[in-house]
Amino acid sequence: MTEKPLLIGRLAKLAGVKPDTIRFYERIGLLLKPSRTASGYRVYAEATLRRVRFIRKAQALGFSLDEVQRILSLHGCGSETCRSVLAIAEGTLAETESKLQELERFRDSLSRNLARWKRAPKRKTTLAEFCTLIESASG
Amino acid sequence: MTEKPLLIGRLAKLAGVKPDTIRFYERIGLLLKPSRTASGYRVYAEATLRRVRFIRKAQALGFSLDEVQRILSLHGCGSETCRSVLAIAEGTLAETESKLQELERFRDSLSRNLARWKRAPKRKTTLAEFCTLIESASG
DNA sequence: CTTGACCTTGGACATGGCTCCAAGGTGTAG
DNA sequence: CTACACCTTGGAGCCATGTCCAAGGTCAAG
Repeated sequence: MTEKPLLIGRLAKLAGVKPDTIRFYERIGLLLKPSRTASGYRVYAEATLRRVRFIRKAQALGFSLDEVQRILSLHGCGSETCRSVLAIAEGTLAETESKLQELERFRDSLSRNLARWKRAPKRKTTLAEFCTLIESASG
Repeated sequence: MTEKPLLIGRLAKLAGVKPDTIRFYERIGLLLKPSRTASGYRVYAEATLRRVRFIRKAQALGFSLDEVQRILSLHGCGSETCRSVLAIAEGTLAETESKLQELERFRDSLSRNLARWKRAPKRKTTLAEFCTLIESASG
């Protein structure tokens, strides 16, 4: 008895997106064209679910679909490709690090200011202090 | 002798954006309507430069213009507003923390895998391992 | 007074990333 | 056999975030 096939609707639901989104990803080449049933329904492998989830996660982390595509476009793996895997991974790592640092600085000044406001909830200067936060985060 | 006025072109250049972007921000209410010269040129205060820089920084950190607007929309500061400053700031902080954590997890698994690949540059399993990275980052 | 760099406006266009729609085929439960 | 939920396609529409354009006004330098 064969498993019941993973069709687009179930895939979408499992991945937390809409079927249209899956088709859209296929159109732009982010997902490979899946096999089809005799009647033309798309049938997906488990791996596709992981892939879609990864795409969404990467997006949430601030990567564009283009960047995700670069990261994921690693088919066939000669030593040439291995080098490029490493290059892409290293580039991604560097980007990630720098995003991380900025985000940390922002969080720190935000949380410092928040603590200060809570200790001394002055009515009058809050706006000015918020501006200070803004500036400090923008430094 | 009055300072020479900060017009849109100079503001834009100083902030690293185009004049059109400044006008766009004004249209959507992200910047207040500036004063004008007799002939209708927009004249900006220094503070606007800081504000634009903040907007860009916040965007780079992954906040949408809508979110930036919520953060910045704090005019008038009665105690009511103070509470909302705190609420917004706390919300922003929470969002930032969670972004930060995801990004950290991603960076960590990326860098672990990178190190592993470098130590043992096998030809055959790289793609599979990359998939593993993907999955681990997606967990 | 001319030239050239700047400014104004309203509106069109672009890109990324979906999201929806209409018209129709498929498949299964009752 | 009928209902109903699901699938197909191509194409249109939508939101965010700009970006460009044309026609015209302003202003300082030469």
